[in-house]
Amino acid sequence: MHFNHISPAKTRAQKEHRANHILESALVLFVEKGFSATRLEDVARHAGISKGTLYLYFENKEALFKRLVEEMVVPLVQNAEHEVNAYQGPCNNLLQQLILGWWKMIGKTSLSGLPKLLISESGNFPDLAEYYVKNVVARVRRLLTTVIQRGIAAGEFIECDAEGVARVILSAVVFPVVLQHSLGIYDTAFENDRYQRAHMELILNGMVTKR
Amino acid sequence: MHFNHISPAKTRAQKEHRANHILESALVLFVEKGFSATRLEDVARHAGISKGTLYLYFENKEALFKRLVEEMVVPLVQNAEHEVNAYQGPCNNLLQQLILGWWKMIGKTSLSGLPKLLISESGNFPDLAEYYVKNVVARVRRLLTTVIQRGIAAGEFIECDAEGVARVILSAVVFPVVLQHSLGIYDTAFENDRYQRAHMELILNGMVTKR
Amino acid sequence: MHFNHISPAKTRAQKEHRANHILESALVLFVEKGFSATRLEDVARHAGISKGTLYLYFENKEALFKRLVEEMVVPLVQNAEHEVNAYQGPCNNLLQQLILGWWKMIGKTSLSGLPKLLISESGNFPDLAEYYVKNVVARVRRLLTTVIQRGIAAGEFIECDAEGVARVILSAVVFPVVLQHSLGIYDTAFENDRYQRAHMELILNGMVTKR
Amino acid sequence: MHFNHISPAKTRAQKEHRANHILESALVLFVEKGFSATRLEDVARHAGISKGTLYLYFENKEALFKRLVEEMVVPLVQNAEHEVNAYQGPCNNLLQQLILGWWKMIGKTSLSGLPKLLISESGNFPDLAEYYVKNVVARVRRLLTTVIQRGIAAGEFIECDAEGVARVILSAVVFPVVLQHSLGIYDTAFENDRYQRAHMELILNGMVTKR
DNA sequence: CATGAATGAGGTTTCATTCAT
DNA sequence: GATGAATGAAACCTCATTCAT
Repeated sequence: MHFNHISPAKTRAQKEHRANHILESALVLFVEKGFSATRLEDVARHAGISKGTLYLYFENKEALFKRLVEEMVVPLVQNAEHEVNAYQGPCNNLLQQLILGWWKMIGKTSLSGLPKLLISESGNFPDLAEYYVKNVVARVRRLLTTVIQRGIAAGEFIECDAEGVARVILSAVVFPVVLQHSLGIYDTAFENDRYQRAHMELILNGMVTKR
Repeated sequence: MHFNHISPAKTRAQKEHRANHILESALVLFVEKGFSATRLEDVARHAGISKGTLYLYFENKEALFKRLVEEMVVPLVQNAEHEVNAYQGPCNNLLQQLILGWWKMIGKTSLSGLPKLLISESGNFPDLAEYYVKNVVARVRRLLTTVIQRGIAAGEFIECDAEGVARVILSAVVFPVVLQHSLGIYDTAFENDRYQRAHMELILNGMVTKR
Repeated sequence: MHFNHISPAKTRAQKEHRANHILESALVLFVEKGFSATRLEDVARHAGISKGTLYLYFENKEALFKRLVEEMVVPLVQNAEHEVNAYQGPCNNLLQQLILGWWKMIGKTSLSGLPKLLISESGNFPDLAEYYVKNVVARVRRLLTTVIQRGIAAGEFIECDAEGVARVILSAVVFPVVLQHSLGIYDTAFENDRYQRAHMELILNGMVTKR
Repeated sequence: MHFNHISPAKTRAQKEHRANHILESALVLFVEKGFSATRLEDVARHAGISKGTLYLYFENKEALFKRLVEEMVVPLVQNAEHEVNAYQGPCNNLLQQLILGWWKMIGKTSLSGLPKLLISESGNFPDLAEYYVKNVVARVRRLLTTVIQRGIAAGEFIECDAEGVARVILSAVVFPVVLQHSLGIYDTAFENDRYQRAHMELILNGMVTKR
């Protein structure tokens, strides 16, 4: 009774933690089966709680999904932006660093399922899709475009359609992660490093033999 | 009712035609909302028939989905393979021709939704995903790899990881089509030709300035 | 096939009929157990249909309830109004006629449960309560007030607070019907005619001995 | 925690007091929403305690409801009975006194919701309804019948159906209180005193003009 | 053949009740 | 004693599938 103020603090942290745990479980299952085909009972079981407990943390199934997207990616985008702003040095290094960062922060973590999930569900959640495009997709693309423009200005890169190139590069970076959570499972394995190496070499030097 | 016995052939053809019509409707809606979230009633309404009639043409919802995938793409892959086998001339032309063909046969038709659909639903239809990977993805990739290897052998392309490069190129070709049917709707428009031009220039010449 | 135009007409009538049948069942159970405590499955069983069928006729439980109220009483009020307007003759006869009509049209039919139901549920359905007050309660009260005022003007009734008296009379008429569907079941029976006779004599002559 | 062993008496009284507080809250909400639609969490919040604490005072939701009815009215009935037995004087005064008492003890206190509540829930709680009819409704009616009979014997009231008249009077007294907690909220206001005056005048003198 | 009313299994959501703190 | 997080039974509601017309 005397130190009651401790309990709510502890509870608050626990509550936060529990909510994150549920979000992780939801992410895994939503990515695997899609939003509609995922039963809340499965999410609960996966999180080790009961069906009813879910509703102590999230208003309903849709709210659970929205929190998933809104709370898990934006911080990472901000990180990348800071990194680019602070960077001094050759742009191809920066480019490579960003791509590696993508794999480290997203591609190899549980977040890697999010792009696939958003692609799958955008038709049913237009608001969320718009939010994601605005706060993630567009920002990342702008970032990459900036880097390329900086490289052109520095004479490091040839004069090219910076945004077009940024889009091409992003496709080649994001798509494998999307496949990883979908058709990739049924395909022959292909080493990630090898893919990344081929990608970097291709975009830096092209494939045509120089005369 | 009176002259039904006269035209079994016509009936057969009509049946085929009707089935295709339903498949088209199903494709549109499955792509938009996903398999699970699409109600058969909506498919029926979209096809201009009644709910019950669907079952005269397809055993059940799942069968409808499977037929969709099995009947609509494989022929196109075969076409591409024939084209490559018959081709004589510089490989970068062939490459460009294949990419243009992709846009013409898939990217700009209703089939363009299929890759998005399969990515979304692979978790719930492993058999189908496997079938698609084996009969479409892997075959197209092999085809592209062959073209690149042919270019290398001809001294037209530099020595590179042919399969790796093929995968990178495919990502950059398929991903925009996937986006078109998902997040793309909520993004700023970007002209397709411009994207393709940036793509071709990038993979042919790279972006680094030649010393 | 030739007389297809019959089928939809027949269907329309059947549909109407079926909907009314469901409303009757819902009325019985809502009156007995209340809205919240009545399970739709019970309504369905009582109506001899399945749970799902309910939803072909009513959007949801609440809509079912609202239709119940909106479609089943207002016509009766209009009837009474016409009757009063058309009446020529002594007002105490008219009064008696109205009270008898109440018993015949409401008190002894399945509609008799509605007042009890609305009293019970008004807290949870304010809109509906307001609708009922406006379109039923207030109109009937106004009607009765008019009759009394007419009687006063004709020298038939003493000068009195017409609206107040109307409210008193209505209480004594409606309350027994409400009890009939609630506590009345557990009370000793009391003949309706006897109640009505006591009521008429009381309001006409009072209970005090004349000097 | 330290001196708990000293004041069991105080604790006993506090417990009693707390229980009554909970009962008051339950009464308010049960009347407003009905038993089924009232959540125990709301009762708890209204009483300023936690959900779990309720169960320290009442076995379950049903027990809470039953105690509500059993403990809050019977004493009032006994009071009225004593009053009638002790009374000496003209019966119309006694009648008026009883009706005024009804308004003072019930109609204007939180108990006024009980009749509405019992009417609403009698279908789901037959035992309770029976108890209430036996210990409240029937006793009050018998009391009123007695008064009327006494008035007739004294030559104060005309020869009439005493029980029938008692029932009519009770309807007109109880119904407004029931309305007050239901449809009344949505109706135009009508002054209570005015209603009571109209009521008394009507039952004493009737509405027909004396020749 | 074609229809769409009917079904009921299965999903989402609520809430009375329990119990560790 | 008091709490409120956790539970799971039971309610509402949806929709794939069937079948009489």
